[in-house]
Amino acid sequence: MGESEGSEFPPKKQQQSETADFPAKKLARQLDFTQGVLPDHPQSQLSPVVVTPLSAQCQLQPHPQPQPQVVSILVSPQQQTQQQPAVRVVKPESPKSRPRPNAELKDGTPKKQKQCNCKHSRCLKLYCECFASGTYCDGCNCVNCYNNVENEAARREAVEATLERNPNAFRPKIASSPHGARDSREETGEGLVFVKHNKGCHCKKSGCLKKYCECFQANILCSENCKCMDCKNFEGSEERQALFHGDHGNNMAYIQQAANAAITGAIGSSGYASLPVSRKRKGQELFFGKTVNDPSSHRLGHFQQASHIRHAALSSLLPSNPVARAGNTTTLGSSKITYRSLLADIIQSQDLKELCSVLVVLSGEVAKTLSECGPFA
DNA sequence: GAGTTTGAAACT
DNA sequence: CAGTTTCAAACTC
Repeated sequence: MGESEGSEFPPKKQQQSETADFPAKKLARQLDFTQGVLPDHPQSQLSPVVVTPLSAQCQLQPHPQPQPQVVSILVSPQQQTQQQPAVRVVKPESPKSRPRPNAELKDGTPKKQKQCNCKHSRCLKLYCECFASGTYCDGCNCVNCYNNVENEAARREAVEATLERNPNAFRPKIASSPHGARDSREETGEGLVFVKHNKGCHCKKSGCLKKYCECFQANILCSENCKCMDCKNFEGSEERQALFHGDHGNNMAYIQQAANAAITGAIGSSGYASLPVSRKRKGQELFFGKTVNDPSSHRLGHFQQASHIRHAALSSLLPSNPVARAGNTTTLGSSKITYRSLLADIIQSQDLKELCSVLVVLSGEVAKTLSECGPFA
């Protein structure tokens, strides 16, 4: 389309001298750096960092934050009263808050805060990991960065614009399920946290087994929220287990190779975009007499998957649970692989008891913390 | 390190 | 809301 310079770009951006070298295109919802409040909320008296009836430990830390991150973002009073009484966003280890490989030591130990490499977004869009996570850029490799204290006004505008598009933009994508809705689980070194992606992913080609997939990146299973195609990121998935199970568990090269093999094989055998669900779930859908292209079938598949996830997640806590194995071997059909919990070789019954105790205590602590920080669900 | 692929975000 | 474009991370070579 014709992107004649100057015509569609609001002249008001001239206020910021650094914008001179910013690509004068796109950004149809261009930020107005000259104003401090949203037009929609002229009454809002927003301070640069609005925060939130939060307790002391919930204060904004521009950079860096320990995890869980505590992020404050701008919201209008209207939004505050509507659905986000507390603007604070406690991020679990969301995909975009985890240190990337280049931010780690060779042994995988996180060394420093993630650093973005934005070039065209001024770090004022959700493309920017720093901005998305509610933090200022600090030591990043970005170009023409506005996500810093010096450009707080612009940043504030961007936050408002982003919130205008999506009031949940700065809320954690990966949410735990504190009310018992255990749709997935995050396998951490410390234990299991039942979480799922709020919006769900929309992956098409990655099989949800690469870090392109936000669910996979967050180390969680895809859920009924996802609209992904040919998903292999579900409990009991052969391909997924190939990534995490066995002696190759720490071999990233093997993991990636296995993922590629799984993805390539899936595409090669069933064709790209053939099925929105995996072979396992295809079998389930056939069992239910649903057609693949039926959108409701897709949803059903995910719903069934989610149900399976819940079952399997709980089953995984019981390494020798015969139901878990029988169920999976059945659904896997002709597969020679017998499903075993990923933790089967790790957790002993005594460990399980201890784990349950820890979880009980932890849930109490979480509930306490949530009550202190205010509701944000 | 350059180029490609991928999918979320932004935009139309 | 669906389709397209933009963007930056992930990935490959």
